[in-house]
Amino acid sequence: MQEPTEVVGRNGAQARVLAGVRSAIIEGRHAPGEPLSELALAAEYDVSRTPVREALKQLQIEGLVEVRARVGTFVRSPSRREVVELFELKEMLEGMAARLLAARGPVPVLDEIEDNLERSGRAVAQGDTEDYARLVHGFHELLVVGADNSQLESHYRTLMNQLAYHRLVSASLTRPGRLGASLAEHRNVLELIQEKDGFGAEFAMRDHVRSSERATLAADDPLAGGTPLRKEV
Amino acid sequence: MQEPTEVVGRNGAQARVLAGVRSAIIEGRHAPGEPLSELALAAEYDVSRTPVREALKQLQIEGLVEVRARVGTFVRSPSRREVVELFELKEMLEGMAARLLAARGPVPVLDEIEDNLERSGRAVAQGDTEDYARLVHGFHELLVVGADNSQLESHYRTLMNQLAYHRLVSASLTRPGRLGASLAEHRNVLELIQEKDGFGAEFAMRDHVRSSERATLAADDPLAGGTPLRKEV
DNA sequence: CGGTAGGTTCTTGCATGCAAGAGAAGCTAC
DNA sequence: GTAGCTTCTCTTGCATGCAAGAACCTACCG
Repeated sequence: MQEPTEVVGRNGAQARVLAGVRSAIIEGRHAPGEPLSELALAAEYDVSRTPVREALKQLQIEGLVEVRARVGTFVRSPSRREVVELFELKEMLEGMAARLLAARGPVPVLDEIEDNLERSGRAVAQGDTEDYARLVHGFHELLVVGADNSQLESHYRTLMNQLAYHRLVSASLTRPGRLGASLAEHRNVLELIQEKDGFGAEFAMRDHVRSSERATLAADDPLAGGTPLRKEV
Repeated sequence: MQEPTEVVGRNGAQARVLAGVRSAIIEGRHAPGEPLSELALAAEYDVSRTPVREALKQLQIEGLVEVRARVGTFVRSPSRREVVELFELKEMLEGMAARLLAARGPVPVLDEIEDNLERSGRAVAQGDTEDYARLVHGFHELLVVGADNSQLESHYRTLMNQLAYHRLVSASLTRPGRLGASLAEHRNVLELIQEKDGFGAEFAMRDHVRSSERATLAADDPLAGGTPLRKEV
């Protein structure tokens, strides 16, 4: 997505490594449990161990890797329990976003959401699951950004990175009937926001997140009995 | 609070620096805006710059310090807007905690909360504001821990560190009548939890957080017209 | 053939040296 | 006296070297 020759302003090396490794983990190019040697990453990004260490430290705080002292650094995947906990948080944060957005009144982002839902309708009509998954991601993103609360946005992004959410969602959307139901829920949320019904929007959103969670966990469950999420596609 | 000679298991140096600097910032021993030289901290903790850098990096992610490349590292204090945003998040997270705790049914932590409220009652009767402030902190802590959601707990702690919350609360409790009202709200929340009324508990808690927030911001407002929170005591 | 002890190699944790840049202080010219 | 420029110092960013420890592999013994 980005030109590798792009010059990052201040701390170039560390930021470059951070972005690279993070996206590699989220997109599944590094499998859960896989060891990430500082030395190997340093060679890969053509920098010394120092910026690699700092990038890995940040990823550790974000919950994406686990550093065991004098043993190694490993790609971390949340346990089943953590996934449930993260979904519970996600429900609250997105509900909050819907409520805050409703309270803001008419703002341009509402038009973007409306446009998103129109395109989502076309994707559902054509049965284009992949395109719809992208649009779903966009819908939630617009909602959170539109809430205009940078702290919420920050915590939310950390959460979503841990969940590797888009991969989970893609799986859940393959379930028959889920597409249409999902779209109807989205439309309901937007309607309540436009009516400035903050609490209505919050709870509609929370219900939607719970439904989506159930579909996601159900889609994931039969395949893997134990802990492994983020299976290979 | 801790013996400085205590040996930390794995990465001793960094953990020691991290804990020391973080508590120093939260407790106000480092004023907002104050520069934190890596070299000076290294000398103070008798380590090299490396573990200091890693500790500061973590504090940067937590929002407690700001690192400007090739300029310096400074103690960060949230802007007024950020404080409002953080309170909005706090409201959701604590409401969530109350709901989750109610759903757990009778667990030992409920007895601890009951004990906390009894002692709070005595503190209010005696007008011991300082003791009550500690008990308030304990109440909220018990609630969040009792919710048994480690992700919630983690995000909540980050939040509270950024707010330097206990200092703000102490200020708000000096307002006449706030002590009694606060205690009554706490009792109401516990009652609803004991009745397993999850949503009732959630909203009682959210109301309580909003009241507390209003009292806090009101107590802080007249003193500082602009941005500075965390005034010296 | 199995188990144990030793060594070897890999890992991260920490210390240190160098370089680039920002900012302040002082000097010079007007 | 003041504005502008130069220089100097202090900061963090990055590279590298060393050390401690963990895990694995191997050889040896029962």
